[in-house]
Amino acid sequence: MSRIDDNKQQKKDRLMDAAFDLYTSQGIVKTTIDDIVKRSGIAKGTFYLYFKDKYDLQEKLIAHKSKQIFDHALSHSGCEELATVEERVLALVDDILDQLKNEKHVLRFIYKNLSWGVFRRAIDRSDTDFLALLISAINAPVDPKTLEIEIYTIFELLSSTCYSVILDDEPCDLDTYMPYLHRSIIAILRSFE
Amino acid sequence: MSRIDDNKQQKKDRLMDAAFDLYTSQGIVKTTIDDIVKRSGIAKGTFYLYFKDKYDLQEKLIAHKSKQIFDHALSHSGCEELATVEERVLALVDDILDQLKNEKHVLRFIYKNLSWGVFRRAIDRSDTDFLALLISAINAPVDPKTLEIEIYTIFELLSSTCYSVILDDEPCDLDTYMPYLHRSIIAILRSFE
Amino acid sequence: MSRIDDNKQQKKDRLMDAAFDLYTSQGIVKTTIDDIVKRSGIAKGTFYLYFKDKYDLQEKLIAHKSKQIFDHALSHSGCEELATVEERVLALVDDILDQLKNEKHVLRFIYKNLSWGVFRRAIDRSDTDFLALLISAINAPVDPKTLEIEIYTIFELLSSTCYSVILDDEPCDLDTYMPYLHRSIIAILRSFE
Amino acid sequence: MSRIDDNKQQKKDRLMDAAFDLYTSQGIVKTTIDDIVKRSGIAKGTFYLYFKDKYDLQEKLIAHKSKQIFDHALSHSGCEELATVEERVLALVDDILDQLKNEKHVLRFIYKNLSWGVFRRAIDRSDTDFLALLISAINAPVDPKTLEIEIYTIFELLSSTCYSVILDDEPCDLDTYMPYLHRSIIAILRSFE
DNA sequence: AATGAATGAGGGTTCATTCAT
DNA sequence: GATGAATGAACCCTCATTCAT
Repeated sequence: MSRIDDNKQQKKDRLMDAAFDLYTSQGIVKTTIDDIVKRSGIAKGTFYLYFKDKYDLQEKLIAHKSKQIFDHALSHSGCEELATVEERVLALVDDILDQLKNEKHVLRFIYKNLSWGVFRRAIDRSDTDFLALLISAINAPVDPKTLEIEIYTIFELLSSTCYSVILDDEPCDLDTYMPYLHRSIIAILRSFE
Repeated sequence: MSRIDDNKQQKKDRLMDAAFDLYTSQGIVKTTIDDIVKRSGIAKGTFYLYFKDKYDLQEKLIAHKSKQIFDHALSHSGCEELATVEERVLALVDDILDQLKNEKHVLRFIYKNLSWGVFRRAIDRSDTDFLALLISAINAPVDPKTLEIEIYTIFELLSSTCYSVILDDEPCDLDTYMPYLHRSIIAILRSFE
Repeated sequence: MSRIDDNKQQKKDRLMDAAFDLYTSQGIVKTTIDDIVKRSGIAKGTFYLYFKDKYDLQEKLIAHKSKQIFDHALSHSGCEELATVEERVLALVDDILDQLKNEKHVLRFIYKNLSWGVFRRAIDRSDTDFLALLISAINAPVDPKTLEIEIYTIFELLSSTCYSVILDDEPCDLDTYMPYLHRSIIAILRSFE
Repeated sequence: MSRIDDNKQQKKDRLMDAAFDLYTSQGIVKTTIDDIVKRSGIAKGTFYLYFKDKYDLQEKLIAHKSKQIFDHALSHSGCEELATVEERVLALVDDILDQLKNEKHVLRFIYKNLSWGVFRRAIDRSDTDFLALLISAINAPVDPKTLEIEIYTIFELLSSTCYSVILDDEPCDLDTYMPYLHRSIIAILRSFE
């Protein structure tokens, strides 16, 4: 039983890996299911055992990759040991920026497809509630609903501005932009107090 | 001559209008050139006299619609008569929000496809330099490059946050979000001083 | 042993029942083996233990359902107690019409697929020889070969005319058609004397 | 214009001819659209300009071929010069039998798919009303509705019985069956008087 | 005997593009 | 310039069949 289930999960993973490579290198529109199964070495019919179509796979990939990024930020930013809310938020932001800077294809893939709704849905279906983790990580003395709005505002600013900056150096490069971004985030944080 | 040129422009417009309706109602991926020519009542071969393919038409539509929005904001927000930078920026922001709130399909169409780069390119090719107009409309006492970064930050925050808020009421509805957005923008403005 | 055989027969029956429902509701062309095994709750591989393909199953179903109809007519029409050949034939005809009228899906399923050849083959393979039973039930004083032709003529007329009449009320409804059919059958019977 | 329309009709005809050959030689289920376009030397996409799918083409073919048969019978049976109703009907019947005997593939193709409803629909859409022609050709002194039922009965008997007889010599060959059929038809005709 | 995941050939359908009119 | 019938490569998806468990 476990052997069969392992095999199934492995097939799914191989399809997702192959699709991610193709989506990020040539775009989803130009990627065909044939491309995906050929690259993963899996039969075409098998694709349809696990995904409805290439957009279904895309949604699952977006949720998966987003989760990884927040997961990494929460566990590697060292935010837990920091004293102030501002320090903790900036630590998270910097970790995320660092990941995206080094994996531009992930940024390009996720950003245009990630909305708060998709993110919330991904969170809801996952075993760990990242929003709750984020809220507790930030640990600000405000009510949860306001905190969600605050987080929303900051992370939308972060993801939308870093897109052009990291990928196109527009309107300036990341190093130039960082101080402005930090100051803007701190300003937003203080405006919520 | 002018009569012929008019006729040509009219054909182009009809194709763009039809395409916009289809792109916003069923998405660009599911829209075919056949759909577009059928809806506009123009022969299929004619499409290729004006556009390379449906993505070419899309780019032109995005630039066109974005221009309209900024155009409207600059001329209808009354920002010119306002005294402070903050007032002028908020007037522009409110006018844009108002337009997007009332034309959700425009928001859905533009947002996912609009990056600062595309916007800059659209501006560069257009007869009026909106960035210059914006800069002069805001009329803040800082150097142009910093002002561009400031505008970039604010308008990315504006467009990215209003997407989920207007279209999905996530994480809250627009009326609830407005005060937070105003305060965040003012905070960013002040952080740039 | 009998327990195992029972189990096998039960599986076969469940497959046939499921197939009949699907064949009659959506047609055989659109019915897949997957549909059949899913509906019957039996594994796909098991299908091939009992049937070569869906057409093999179809043939077996046609023979089975046709047999049931003649079986019912012979045992429920009361033809055995009737005095004349004409009365006995009409009793059989009326019983068959009654069954088909109440089970239109059976009519639709059988008719298009039933030819005298298929019927003869079904009879030959079955344990009871319905043609012999029919002949003895009708009990007309003519030689067997002529009687078979007579039966053939009458039952082809019956089945082909009742198809449109029962399923589409074309060219008229069954109640209107019955007197004409009775008179035609009696006329044919007398023409064979 | 006429040149283009001619070309269109010719394409449609070539597709129908190729399909008829394939349907009658290997059956409709085993015939693919690819087979049809390959045999007719027409591009695959063109098929879909004229037919929805292979079953749509089949329906059109059945109507077409049925029309041809009745058309031939009406114009070649010489029924118009005959004195009695019985003679005229038998002349039509014999002409039809003669055609079907010599074109078994037409019989096999048409019979299982032809119902009175399909035939009526084909008639309704055609420019000539064959039913009216038949009725006037038979020219019996009864009211039209009854005459339609009479015609229906006789032609259903004809088509259903001749199927097994011509194609399989079941329950006997055509020469043997003819006298029985003639007598049955005359008997039915008289039963309607 | 029974299972059902995996296969991949094969069929249906679409649709961007061309080109004769 | 404008047309729209024709094209056929390309893609999606199905589903009968197999076979390791």
